[in-house]
Amino acid sequence: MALEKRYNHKEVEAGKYLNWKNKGYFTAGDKTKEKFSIVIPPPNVTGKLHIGHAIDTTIQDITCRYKKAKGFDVLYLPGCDHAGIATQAKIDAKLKAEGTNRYELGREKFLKVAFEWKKEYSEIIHQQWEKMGLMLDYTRERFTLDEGFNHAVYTVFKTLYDKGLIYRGERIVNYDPEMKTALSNVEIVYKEDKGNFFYFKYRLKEEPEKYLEIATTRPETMFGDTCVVVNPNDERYQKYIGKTVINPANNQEIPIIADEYVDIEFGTGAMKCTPAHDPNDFIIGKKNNMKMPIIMNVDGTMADGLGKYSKLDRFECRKILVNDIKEAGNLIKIEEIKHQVGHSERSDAVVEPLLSKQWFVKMKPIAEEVLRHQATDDKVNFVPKRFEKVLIRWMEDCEDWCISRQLWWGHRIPVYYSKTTEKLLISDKAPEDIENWYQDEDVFDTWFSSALWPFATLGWPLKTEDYDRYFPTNLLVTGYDIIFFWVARMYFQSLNFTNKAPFKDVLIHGLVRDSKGRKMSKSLGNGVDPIDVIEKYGVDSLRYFLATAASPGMDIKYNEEKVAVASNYLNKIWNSARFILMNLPEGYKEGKINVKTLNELDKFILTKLEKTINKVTKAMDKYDYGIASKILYDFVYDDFCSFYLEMSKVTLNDENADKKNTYAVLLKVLKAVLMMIYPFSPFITEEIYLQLPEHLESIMLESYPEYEKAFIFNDSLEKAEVLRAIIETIRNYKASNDLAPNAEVSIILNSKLNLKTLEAYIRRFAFAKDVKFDEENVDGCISFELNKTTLFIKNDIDKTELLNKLNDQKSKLENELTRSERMLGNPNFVNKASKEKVEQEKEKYANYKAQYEEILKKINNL
RNA sequence: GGAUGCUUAGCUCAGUUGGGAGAGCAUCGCCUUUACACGGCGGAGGUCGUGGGUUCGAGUCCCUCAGCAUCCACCA
Repeated sequence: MALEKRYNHKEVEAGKYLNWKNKGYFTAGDKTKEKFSIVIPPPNVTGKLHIGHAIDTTIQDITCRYKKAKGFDVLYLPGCDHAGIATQAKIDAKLKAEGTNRYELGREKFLKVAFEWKKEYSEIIHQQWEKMGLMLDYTRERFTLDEGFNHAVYTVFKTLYDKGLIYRGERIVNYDPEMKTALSNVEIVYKEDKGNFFYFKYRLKEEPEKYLEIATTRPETMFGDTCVVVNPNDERYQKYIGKTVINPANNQEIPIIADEYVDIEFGTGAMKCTPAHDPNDFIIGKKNNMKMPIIMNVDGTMADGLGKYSKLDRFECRKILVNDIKEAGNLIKIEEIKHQVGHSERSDAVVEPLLSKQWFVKMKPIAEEVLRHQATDDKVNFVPKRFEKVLIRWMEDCEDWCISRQLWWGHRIPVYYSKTTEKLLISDKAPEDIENWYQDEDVFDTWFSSALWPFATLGWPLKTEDYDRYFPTNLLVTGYDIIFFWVARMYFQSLNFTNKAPFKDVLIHGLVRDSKGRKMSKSLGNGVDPIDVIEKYGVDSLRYFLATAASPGMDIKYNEEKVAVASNYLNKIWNSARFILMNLPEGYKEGKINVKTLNELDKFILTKLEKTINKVTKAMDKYDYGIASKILYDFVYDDFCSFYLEMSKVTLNDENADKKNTYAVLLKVLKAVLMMIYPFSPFITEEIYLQLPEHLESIMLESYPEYEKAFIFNDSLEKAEVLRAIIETIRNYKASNDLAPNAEVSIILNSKLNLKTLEAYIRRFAFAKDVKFDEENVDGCISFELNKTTLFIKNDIDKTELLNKLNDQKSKLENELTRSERMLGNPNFVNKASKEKVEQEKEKYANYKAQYEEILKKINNL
């Protein structure tokens, strides 16, 4: 006896993954089969994986294992992302803790540290993939900074530049003063902060007693004011247009100009314009050809030339400046407000809009191409569908993408500037006369390289076998939170460079939240470590939970109870296998099912099994893993364990019975159940599979069960369902009459079906000492109407209780009859509903009517 | 301000084209039946957020309102 009473996840999981990996089961390449390819969303090498990765990779792995079992050549391609800003933030913090920083170290040494860091965390990530059981093809593993990838990034940059889709320009960008780098729009997180609205007097130069009231939330930028702007249609201010005011921050004279951009209704209707420090002001400044003084350094301190304010931190400067203006009598009031303030996603620093020279991707033509493609039949199919709108909306109004970052960890921008002329050179190698050039100091935005992931990992721009075979990929699985970060960018880069969408389907899943529905975060300390869950319940249970706890695209709340439920379910399967294996004779060899000699119950379970296979397969093909698992769950508990296994004991315990078919059926059903649960929970199923009398080297080589019409026996199904109803009715009768479950009863069965073949089952499970068929004398019996069958139970209960029961049934039937009469009496229903429906209803009615009359008779008899 | 989603049993959530409301947990009763007491058997519990509409028929389709959540844009 190999299986223990309770399945032990640690023993079951031990050693299996390495065995699979070493045997090469994860390696794609069988060209006789149709391919199915999927790339892992490369995790950042910043730390260990969290439960978000766990749900993402679980869904991917379920899909891959299912497809492999269905006969596909599956490629599940692994890899990591260098994650420029995220990783550099961590390394910077580490250096700081060691009392140094990247500038002290210098670029070369910093990169050495960074690569060591990458090595360390990539090892952790590998261990976690192993724990999760992912069938990743490690022979094809990639990293976004490996050599081939660098070449891909270079090729993309050069090509886009040559096409005029990349340009270098001075624009307002979102600047992170902590990381000292530019950011793209999507790397900003807006949070509601308390702030102040400061109202100042901008006095007229000619008439200092008069002033314009100007409000700002960022007074420190006033050093960069170049004018005051009012709407030309604003009657209050028309007379001031063209006059000069004094900037209360630095007493400079600045003009009042008119621009329709200003909203008359908003605030005081007059605004200061600081073109180098605000995106809207920048537009006005550019339109009016203004100077654009930069008054802040990239680290958030005030620029030189501002007297005592220079070198002050921006927030410190704000305080002092406001106080100084107040003392000069130019502060009107301070209003407390709540407003949304942009923070850097990585460093959490308040983002500063800053004029600077950066590289940009021109988004408009690119976005249009995506929108055009998405309107064709080749479009990317989003599951659930509604997430397509998220992509489209973003594509419709996206701004140019700032791709340069003032960081060191990443792909260095392959541009050399001439020291003497305006010329620039794009090359992935240093020019021979390097003394005349200097290289761009910046690196690319991480997403600039991750956008190439689905094709660069397969060898592009080289013409490789893998690229030809596995691109475009079939599926991308990811959370809705990174649709625009990543999905959109892969889409347009792929269209640009391969003329194809990078994937056929995109399966979007939700976020895993804590048990109260809050986002998991470090600051709340409410994160769930998947490794802890695996330790306690096993990875099979965790995977089952993650894949089935929600419908597609919906967030799930982490619920330990449900993980435990999954574990109990797996234990149920474990024990059903144990039961079957312990009943097989010594040295049993798998036999064939002889359809001619199958008994009714065998036919029943085979029929149910085939129907289940059919439904489960359909759901799996639609990535409806919640539905697929639910169908299987119901089959396993209700049909297989609670009913068929119990019934099979009749045959198994009968010394004279021919058990060949039952053995074969038990094994067939068990194997099919194992295969259907296997993609969700591969370890326990492998363990059981290898105990079967006949098996391949691993469940990973086994095929998914196919629907076989030859095993559909609807007659037996009907009879078995009646049998189930008989047993349930008798049990129910006993329970509601305070009879022990094993109290013996005598019954009579009058049926249009031939139930005699089921007598043994009835005797055993209803504890019926006396079973008679088709008896006319039913005196003293209570009757129950079942499908085509009347069940009579010899009643020993006193009459009043019996009468109550009969009256109960009578009123239920009366309700049914009125309902049915109303329907059938409704000409609309009779004429418009489908014929089948009407027929069904008529049949029901006749049935109810007959039952009703029976009951009336009995009540009268009493 | 714009968009999307959610509202179903005490709790957490399923419910695939409209054809008599489901699961798990919790709860109540019974059961030492040799696969499983992390089990088995049986029960109780819902006017499917509000108000309308379409339909013979609506948890399911359309409109209204309310509450909650998320995303986007946020304005000096």
